[in-house]
Amino acid sequence: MESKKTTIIDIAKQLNVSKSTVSRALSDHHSIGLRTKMRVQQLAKELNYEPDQTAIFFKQRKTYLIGVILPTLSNTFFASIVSGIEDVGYNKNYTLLLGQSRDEEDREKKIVETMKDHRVDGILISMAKSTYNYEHFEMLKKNNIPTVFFDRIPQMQDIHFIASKLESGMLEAVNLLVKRGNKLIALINGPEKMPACKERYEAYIKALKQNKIKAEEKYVVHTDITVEGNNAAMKELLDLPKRPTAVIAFNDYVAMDVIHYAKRHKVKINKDITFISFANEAICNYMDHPPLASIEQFPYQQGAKAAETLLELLEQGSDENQKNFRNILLPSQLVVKVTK
Amino acid sequence: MESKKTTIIDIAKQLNVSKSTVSRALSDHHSIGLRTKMRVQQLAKELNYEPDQTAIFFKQRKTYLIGVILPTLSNTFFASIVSGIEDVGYNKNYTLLLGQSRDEEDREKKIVETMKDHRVDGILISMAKSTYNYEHFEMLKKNNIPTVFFDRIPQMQDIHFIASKLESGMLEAVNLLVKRGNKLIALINGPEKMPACKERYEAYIKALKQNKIKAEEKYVVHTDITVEGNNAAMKELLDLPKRPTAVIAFNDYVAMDVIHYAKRHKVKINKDITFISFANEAICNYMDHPPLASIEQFPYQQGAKAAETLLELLEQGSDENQKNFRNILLPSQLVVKVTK
DNA sequence: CTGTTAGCGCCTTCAC
DNA sequence: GTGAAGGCGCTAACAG
Repeated sequence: MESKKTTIIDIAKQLNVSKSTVSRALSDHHSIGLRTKMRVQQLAKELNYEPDQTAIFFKQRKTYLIGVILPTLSNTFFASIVSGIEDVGYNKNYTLLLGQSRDEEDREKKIVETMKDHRVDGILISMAKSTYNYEHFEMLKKNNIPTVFFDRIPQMQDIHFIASKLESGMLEAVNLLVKRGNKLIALINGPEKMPACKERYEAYIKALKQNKIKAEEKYVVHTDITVEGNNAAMKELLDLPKRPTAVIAFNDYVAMDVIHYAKRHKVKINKDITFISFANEAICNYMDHPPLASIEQFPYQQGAKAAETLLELLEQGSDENQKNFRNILLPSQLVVKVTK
Repeated sequence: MESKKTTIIDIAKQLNVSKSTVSRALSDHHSIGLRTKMRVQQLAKELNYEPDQTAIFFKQRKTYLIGVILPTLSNTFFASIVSGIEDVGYNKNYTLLLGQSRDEEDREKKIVETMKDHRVDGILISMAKSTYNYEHFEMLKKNNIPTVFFDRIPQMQDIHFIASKLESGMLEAVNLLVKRGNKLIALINGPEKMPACKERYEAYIKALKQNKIKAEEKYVVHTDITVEGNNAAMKELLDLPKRPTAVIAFNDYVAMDVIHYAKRHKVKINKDITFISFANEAICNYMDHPPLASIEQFPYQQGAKAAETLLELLEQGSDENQKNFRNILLPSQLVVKVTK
């Protein structure tokens, strides 16, 4: 049983050459004699030599680590994003350092700290829904750590981000609903402070306007994206003197909860009330009463794009990171799930 | 804009002390004068000093990185496991290096390689379903990298592992089915080479025997856990001259597919055929026709236990890793989902 | 109490 | 073509 790992020094000694020679031979440096090169490489194999990456990382000031911070993996939307990121990184030898904020600001901050300590080459973040203070993001900027935000973007100036453009999907959704005869279209939105919430709201208003429907505030309700919150939001709508005939939900999880709730309250899904939501999660396909349609946000592509963007930042000089801020919006697309 | 990060040397120079003094002062070493300690710590703060962990890791031969390798995050079972691992690691300052094998042996191997290169302190693995060759696991042993397997365990001697003991859950399941009058109980099992598959099979046979039901081979079918495979398996059962009155599925995803399939073929769920499966995934709760019951495998706890076990290995001497192999089986438990 | 010295494993000028 | 020496940032054994 080998007690220690072999290093270039071991090889150098056994071959009576200098460690520099070994180093060069191992990396196929041109100015090394074929003979010595062979001898070194051969012995290296015999001794089961393996370069100590931590030493190399240390010296090159590069870790090949990408920090990924997101609220939770239990949401398959984020799981897909991770896959997109991983696949892009995989080909360029980057590995993912993962941290779930659990939607808690403190945790998010600690994770950011940890990632900085680990000297990750860059960071990809989707913000916790409870994060209002951005000092940890500012810190990343100050430390010149390339950072790309995705999906849940902070309202800051001068940042790189990728998100999906919900407006087009929302418009398609409303158009479809109107075409099917709906006039009272409600929106169950997320926490008011989330930018994604604001975006949905504005897209919703705009889409209504394009369809010449006047928006009424009481048809816009909010949930904190917990089961209770979702139920409460649906209750609010059902309690309205005039119930909406269609509901657009913040995402599929919310939709599943509110559909569940509505069914328990004798609502005929997609007949009495038609549902449409965001994310187009696969699990909806297993439901007997899925929403009529869902707005696909292409999480895998979003993750991939975020990773690509970060890698570009890494390739260019470190000073460039603070210029030419990438603000990328990927299109979203309505997917009709119930065809009959 | 600070061009370079400050190091202990910068501090040492400015204070006219040696870098060792700075190093000690920073880590609150007892043998440092209060005065100098204060001065150092103060200046460190002013200069925005932050220790370079990569240097420390490099020197201490410790990275505080735990490699986590699993088939896919899109299965929420694994996502929960990750959370369990993360939470345990979080308190002891370990961070997760994540890799998804996508159930591909080659990928799994490359990921193992990468993690070794990154000098992770230890590794947690759930095997890809296609992995038959264990040389990468042997390599980990040879390199003395503490490794704990979870859920999908290779059939190797002398390894540490955590899994859930399916036998008890399976027995509960069969008991329940028998109590409800079922005699023809089928099993839709996973890929035959998976140990977890063998375990289910044996538990199934045993449970039938305890209920004095004789097992018939044709009521045991297999799926490769793809949608097509699941459907094919269900078709096999439905095509039987005498259809089973109950089906135990490999896991909830399989159950959802086969229930979906059965419904399309006019089977009344949990009436004509009663379904029970494994994992107790939350999404089942959104189905109109979930399986009658599901066997909870406590993934979060499994992840946590795996992480705890690994951390114990890390704390003890590195030689000890190859002794006292931990083989831990956590209990499973039947959860009845349809109460009426 | 504090300074000196010697690495950790590797890469990289600069000489020969 | 090869060797010697220095250094990345930090810790720790050994002196004083």
